[in-house]
Amino acid sequence: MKKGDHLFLVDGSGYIFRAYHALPPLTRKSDGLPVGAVAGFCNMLWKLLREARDTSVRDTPTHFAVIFDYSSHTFRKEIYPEYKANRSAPPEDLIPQFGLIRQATKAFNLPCIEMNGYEADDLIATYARMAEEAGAEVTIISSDKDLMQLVTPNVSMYDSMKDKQIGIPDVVEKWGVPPEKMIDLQALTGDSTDNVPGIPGIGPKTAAQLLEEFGDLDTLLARAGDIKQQKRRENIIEHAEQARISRQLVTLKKDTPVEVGLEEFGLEPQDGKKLIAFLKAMEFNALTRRAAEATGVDASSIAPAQLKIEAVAEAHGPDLDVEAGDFEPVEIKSPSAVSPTARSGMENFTATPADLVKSRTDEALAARFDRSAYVTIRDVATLQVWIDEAMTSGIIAFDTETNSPDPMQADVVGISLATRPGRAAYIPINHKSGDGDLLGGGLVERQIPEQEVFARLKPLLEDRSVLKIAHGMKYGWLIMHRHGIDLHPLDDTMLISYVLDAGEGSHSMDALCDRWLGHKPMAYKELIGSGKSSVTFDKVPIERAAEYAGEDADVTLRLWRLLKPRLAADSIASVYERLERPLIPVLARMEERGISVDRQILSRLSGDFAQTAAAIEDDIYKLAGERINIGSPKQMGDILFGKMGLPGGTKTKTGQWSTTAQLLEELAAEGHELPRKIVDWRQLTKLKSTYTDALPGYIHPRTRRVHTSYALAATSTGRLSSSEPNLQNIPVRTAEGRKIRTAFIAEPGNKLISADYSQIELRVLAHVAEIPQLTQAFADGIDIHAMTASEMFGVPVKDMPAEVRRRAKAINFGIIYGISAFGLANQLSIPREEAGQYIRTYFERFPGIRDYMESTKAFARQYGYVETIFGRRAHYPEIRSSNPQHRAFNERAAINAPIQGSAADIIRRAMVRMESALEEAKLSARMLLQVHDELIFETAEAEVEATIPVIRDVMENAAMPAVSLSVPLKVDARAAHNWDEAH
DNA sequence: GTGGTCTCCTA
DNA sequence: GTAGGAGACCACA
Repeated sequence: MKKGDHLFLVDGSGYIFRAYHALPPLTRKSDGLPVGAVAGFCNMLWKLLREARDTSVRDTPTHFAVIFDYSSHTFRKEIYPEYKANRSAPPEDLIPQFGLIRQATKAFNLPCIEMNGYEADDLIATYARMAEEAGAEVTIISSDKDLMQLVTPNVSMYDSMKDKQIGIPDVVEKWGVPPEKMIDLQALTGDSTDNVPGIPGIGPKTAAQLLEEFGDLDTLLARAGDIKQQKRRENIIEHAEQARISRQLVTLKKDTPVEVGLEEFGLEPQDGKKLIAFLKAMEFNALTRRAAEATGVDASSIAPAQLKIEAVAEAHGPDLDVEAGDFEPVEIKSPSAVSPTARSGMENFTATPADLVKSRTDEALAARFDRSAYVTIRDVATLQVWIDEAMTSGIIAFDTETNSPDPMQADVVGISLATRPGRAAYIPINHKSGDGDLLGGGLVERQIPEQEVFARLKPLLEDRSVLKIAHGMKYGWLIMHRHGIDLHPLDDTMLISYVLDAGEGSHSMDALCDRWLGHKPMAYKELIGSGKSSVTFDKVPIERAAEYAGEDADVTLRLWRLLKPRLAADSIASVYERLERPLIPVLARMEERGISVDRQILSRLSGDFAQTAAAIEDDIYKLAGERINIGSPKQMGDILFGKMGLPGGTKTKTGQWSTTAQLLEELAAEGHELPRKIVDWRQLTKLKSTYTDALPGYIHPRTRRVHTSYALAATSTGRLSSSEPNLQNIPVRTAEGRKIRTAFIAEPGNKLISADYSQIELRVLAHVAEIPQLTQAFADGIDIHAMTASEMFGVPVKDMPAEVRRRAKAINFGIIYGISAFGLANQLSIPREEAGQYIRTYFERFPGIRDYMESTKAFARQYGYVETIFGRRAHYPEIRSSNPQHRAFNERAAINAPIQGSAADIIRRAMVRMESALEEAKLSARMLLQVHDELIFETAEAEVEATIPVIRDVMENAAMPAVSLSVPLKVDARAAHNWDEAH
């Protein structure tokens, strides 16, 4: 480097944080990867480099480098351990951008400089000095005041966001001192963001005034006694040493032993292919175009880069090795063979997981578990040490141990924590001595009182800068909420696993631990025993409980370290961020609210059902000629098809007579009396045992309401499931069954509102398969099954026979289910040949549907998964099975999953937005239940009219803005005192 | 007591 | 033909 050269030094790390907060959030269109800061960074580089070729602009670079922080562990920590100790974890949607910005730097063919143990600022200071000594000009691209001490006549700064040059006069104007006194000024004022102490009570104005008067810090400290203001004098004398340490901290190191010399920074020509490959991968279309124009490269001939998206040191602390992944541009041989979307580059994407994931997998498998190392916290002082540790690290995994799997009933027995792999603790709270009398024995000694534990934990668990991690967070959230704690922000390893691997097996902690960490954790059963001899967790000895619970927290933390980076690497972070994580508190509140169920109505119905069933029972014994067990399909089949010799009997796969309702109905239609009676008896006993007898047992003793439990990670498609009790299968089909719904009621003065999507799955099908007739029919609001019938059979929609419409309806459902001639024939009770003919006719009329089904199958075969319109994946690892039946089953499931799953995603989006929408409209409606395409609310009677339009609006627009559907969504909503009338 | 099978309730 | 949960029966331990 020589006189006349001009070195540009970009403060990359500073830029990331500033851009993140200053620029509007932006995500990659195809998958929601957050890229706002990356976009700002690329635009800035583009602008700086474009001007480099523009000779009319004076300040053009000849040399260029982008400088990054390497890790949070630097020599300043040795001087002052608290330095930057207050820094919180970066926001979740910033983390993947650290790595991306390094890759952007490489894509622009610029040196990417970082160095272990030093901050970016020290490298910048060193390079600026070297360049200035060589006679060159330097421009530092940053507006950070920490760098202003470097400004000289030859070194200036440039604020790229405000497009403002910062020279000596600008520093004086802003801070009241010249650049060379900035160090002393900062030593006096300190810096709260970096935890530099300074002197209390002295801000920039006072500091500038003092330096003006005394000249420099040393003189000031030496003559502090001369200061007139008493308080200020005392402060300066008392904190003089603190100011000296602060000066050491803010002084940038100009002699960093840099490994890369200035000669390496000479500006190289742009590598158009590499730059375009990166910009295309980011989906920065405007910039891609401009880059193509400027470099003369045909953008369509370059494949989007297959990026390794990594979180780096700023996000995870000093223990993680950092390397920004590099890539080589790939030219497309026949551009037409590649789909225009960014997903075209996926083939290798799934086959080469990010190095970070690889290294973390290796790390996880190599790690050992040592249960004896876990700490038992039995006093407040120790508890506070762990809380402080978590506050500092910004991350904590926890697990709650209770005496019941029902979070609405459970008492907390203990809480375990983990702050890093292998470092875990257990707080016993309510352990009881097991050998007590019938009352169960007293509280074990030396446990911190429950109230004290929660009071201490509350500030940590509610701190925005500390990420709380649990496996199955909804349970923990509910437990904490019952203790007045609003848990946030949070991560759930079960849901991360679910988003990554739905369809690839269990997401239980034990299974994931075995699969990913190669370790079988202590079994719960081993601890509490089984059957009669089992005990509740509060009877487990604290020593054993600590090992078990500590391990759970430890495992959770390790799984998080391993799985979380895969979200970005697999580019489905937005599914987790928008469809899973925000739903945790929403569902938890729904469960907590419960729904009112009228015990009297159910009890009366039980009596009615029992009476009718008993009468039928007598008839059956007479018809059968013996008192067999009607509830036993085995015995019933022997009577019907053996003893009585009825025709049409088929065997199940275990060789027993099949006695399904459908078969019995057919026999009944032929005039056989017994099958009819059996069907009626089964219906009544089913309603009685599953609903009217079982539901009252779920009424909570305190709330007097029924609280179901929703599973977020139970289905392969993205649907929720409901259990204990399952409120997603309350009868509706028959008049008898519907009576059960009248027992689900609103509180006095309130109404239930039921709002359900009309034909949402067929609408999704019309959208994804792009079927013009379907899209048009939905736009026009026509009866979709009648339209289908009309297209297929040539019958006019007006005065269509019910049977014709019924068949079309069955076919429409069949399509959604991945139709087969066998299944359709079964459904319609017609010959398989006839069903096959229907399907052929359907495909002739709607060829787009066959194309959709074929391409979905092909996609699933190639990648092993399919995707919803929001990017959720459902995996079908066995779709390549050599067993034709098995394979066909997987194909049908793969065809169904994008449709069912997209509908599930839509209602999830509606649910995530619903509470704030109601709140904004100042409405008090509470969301209680979800039944796949229906939401149930309870609200004050007076607000019903105002509430329905708000609910409808949120639901009908739930896909926007992520996806603009080609068909409108329609929601029907009604209010009534009970669920039957509201539906 | 546990687990598999059959049946039936929902979207 | 898709996705679930649950009760009853029954063979096995």
